[in-house]
Amino acid sequence: MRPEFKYEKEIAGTANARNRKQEQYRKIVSFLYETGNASIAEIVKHSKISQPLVASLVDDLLGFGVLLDNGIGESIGGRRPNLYCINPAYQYVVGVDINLHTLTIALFDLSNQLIRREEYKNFDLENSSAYTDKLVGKINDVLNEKNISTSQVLAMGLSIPGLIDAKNGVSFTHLTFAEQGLGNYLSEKLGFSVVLDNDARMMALGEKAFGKAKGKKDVLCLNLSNRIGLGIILNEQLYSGKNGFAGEFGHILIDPEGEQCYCGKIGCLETLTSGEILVRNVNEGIEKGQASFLRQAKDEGKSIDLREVVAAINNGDQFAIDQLNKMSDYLGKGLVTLIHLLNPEMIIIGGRLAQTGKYIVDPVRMALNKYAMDRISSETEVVCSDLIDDAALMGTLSNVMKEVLRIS
Amino acid sequence: MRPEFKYEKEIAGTANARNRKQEQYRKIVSFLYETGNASIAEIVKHSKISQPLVASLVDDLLGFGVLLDNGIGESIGGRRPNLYCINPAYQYVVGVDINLHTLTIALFDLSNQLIRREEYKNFDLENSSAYTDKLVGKINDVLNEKNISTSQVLAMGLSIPGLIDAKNGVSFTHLTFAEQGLGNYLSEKLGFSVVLDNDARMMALGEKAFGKAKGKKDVLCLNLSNRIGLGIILNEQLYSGKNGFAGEFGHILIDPEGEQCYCGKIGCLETLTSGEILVRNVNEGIEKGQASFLRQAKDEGKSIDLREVVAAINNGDQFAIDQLNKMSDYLGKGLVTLIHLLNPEMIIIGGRLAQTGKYIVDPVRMALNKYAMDRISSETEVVCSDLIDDAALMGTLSNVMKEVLRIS
DNA sequence: TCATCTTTTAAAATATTTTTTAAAAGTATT
DNA sequence: AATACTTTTAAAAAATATTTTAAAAGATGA
Repeated sequence: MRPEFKYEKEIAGTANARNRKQEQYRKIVSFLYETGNASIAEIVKHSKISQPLVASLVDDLLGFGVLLDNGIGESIGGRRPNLYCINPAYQYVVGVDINLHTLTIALFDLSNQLIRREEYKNFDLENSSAYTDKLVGKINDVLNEKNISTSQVLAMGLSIPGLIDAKNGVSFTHLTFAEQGLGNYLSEKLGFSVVLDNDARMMALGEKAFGKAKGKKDVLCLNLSNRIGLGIILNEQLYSGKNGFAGEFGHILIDPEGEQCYCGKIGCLETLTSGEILVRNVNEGIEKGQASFLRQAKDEGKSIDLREVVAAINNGDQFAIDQLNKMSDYLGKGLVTLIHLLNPEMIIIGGRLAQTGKYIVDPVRMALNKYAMDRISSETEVVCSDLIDDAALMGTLSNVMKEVLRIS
Repeated sequence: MRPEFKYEKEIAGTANARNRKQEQYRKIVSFLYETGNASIAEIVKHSKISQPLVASLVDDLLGFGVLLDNGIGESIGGRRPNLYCINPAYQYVVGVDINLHTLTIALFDLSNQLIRREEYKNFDLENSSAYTDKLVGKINDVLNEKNISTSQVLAMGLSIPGLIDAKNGVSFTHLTFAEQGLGNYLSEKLGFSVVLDNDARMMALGEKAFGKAKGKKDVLCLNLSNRIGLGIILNEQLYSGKNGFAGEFGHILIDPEGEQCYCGKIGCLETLTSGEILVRNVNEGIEKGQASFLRQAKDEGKSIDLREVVAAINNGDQFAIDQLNKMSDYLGKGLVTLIHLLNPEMIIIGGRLAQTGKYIVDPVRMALNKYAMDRISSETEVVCSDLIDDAALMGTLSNVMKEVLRIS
């Protein structure tokens, strides 16, 4: 059950004519979604539909309640134009971000406003209908609370870790129990379409639509938390590879003489760079007597996790910063390979480690200076995400809009 | 001067209507180019233009001489359909492949038939108008010989090594003297449009349109000759990166403890794998007394180059094969990185070393088994190109058709 | 072998879209 | 404040495409 943009009930005429009209409606709505606000004349220019026809289509959409009159704009030398915008409350989009231990549900209106955001910690992911039942319950709670019926939901976007066949809405790693595929399964339970994809890719989409990748053509989005994920945007599009396996950046070869990775191979990037490795190295150092802010917690028998290490770094803990620097050098080596192969405009660092800001960006940049061909690497910006924890969630919204409105 | 698909003289009406008609003509011609042969009914199905209109447009195109009646097709249960095809001799495409020491000029008709192919050895590339004057002369010779006027040339495609801004037709590495950009410069001299791009990318386009990448979505095309080039097809499209630098596969890091590369960095793939390295290693071995078919030539004071090494390998020379095996292992390591990042459907080995066939494919596959995650690498086929020396040339044809007919 | 069913093409009727023309509502300038 | 100039919108006229209907040509099966 893929989402569609349709007003079938309202339109008469033959099949072909209806389709054409639908396409014209979609063009107009999608343009208004992107610009927020436009006059008839601007729509004409963009849509290449004639002015009288645009006027009549906009009229229809006003009648349906899809569009709103948005006052009168500034003139540039003549009659002041009437402006139109999408009715933000005409429909809503549900965004769901499933993580191993945390569930986040968001509700967006058609002006991309976050109406509601609910985060459920210790909502442990398990492969059972019990889990999806709870999930569906939580989603319905959010909708009920805002008094939104299923027919008012344009579609739901879902971000989930692991292997995904996005086209058919099938998850191979988690929630695999549903025979018809996770997307269809949830869709049936919920009563509206569900669009899903892998978390790293959703983060990339989020950055492309609402973050620092906006307007960029070729961007790589790193998800640096306990492990390493990579979402790839090439030629303005999300790239997934033949089977949706693209982006296994954590398992490219960095050190042929290195340790064995959990994947079985020797010297993968993830044996040298990841939140887990950082935490391990910090713990080992402290056990060996290294001075650090984290010593006290350790002495109290608390286990130190990534959250604490990041906090220590941001508090200027020299030892933790040293460990991050070491790690970032390897990360830089890995990124050099990406840059040489893909010549991206920008690399965005996201995930928990992005919260260290300059503490990770600066050593990565240093590593690029050292290991990359300058001609190529000087074309690539390296920045931290500013979407904090919401990149994937925003990505689900963008994914829904892409499907429904076929935004570029 | 970008190529356009136009029959302006023949069409009346207002600007907008003319444009629409042009677009409809283009749709039909492009469909016939791809299928070779189709009935009105098939065009209707594909173009989503109504049957009476398609009939009238095809009529126009027959009148212009663009299309030909191609007899009557097989019925599938009713009246036998009239078939139409592009008039192969309506226009021609010139394809030019510039290499450092060799120039190849080809002439194609609109059915992709190679009408003429001229190869000029020792046609050394130099950055001067003298070179382009000679080039233009050779092209005109070929056209004159076949009695083809400039107006009968749809456009010319050009493949050239080095850095290229394909969009604006500017070459940054070779033939940089022309102020208006190489494409425009040649265009003015020749009297028809010129479309140009980098040689590795043209090889990839050639494979996509006419070689083993046909119908595939994500394919990597290696150009293995003296150096290493990589042409990348992702989501069915050629990928160039932000500045057209994408595909610097030869300079990804393989061995942090390795030799210094000519690019300045340590341990690049090209310090371990390339035609040059293979030739060097073979020569060194023979100097040290290694038995080989190549010993005789060496003793006679002839310098052994890549062509000879490839021949020796194909004759079963054990030493040369050993050296190739060693090299292929490194190449495999590099390809693992590509596979993990991009999850391609297929990797095509082209260039001079592709002529060793199984001698290179088998050890590369072995290396993939060893170094790559099976789940991902088992999805990727590794094959040798079967376009021999013409991949880039065929790519220029495809590039022209892409520009003019906007083939998928 | 004839009647029925398909598919393809053509022509007439209908519907839609665009172009043209003009009016309305502003701005800028003298 | 009046005039000239723009831009935006609306309505009528013209052009264009689509649907419907029908005819032509061949396939299939009793």
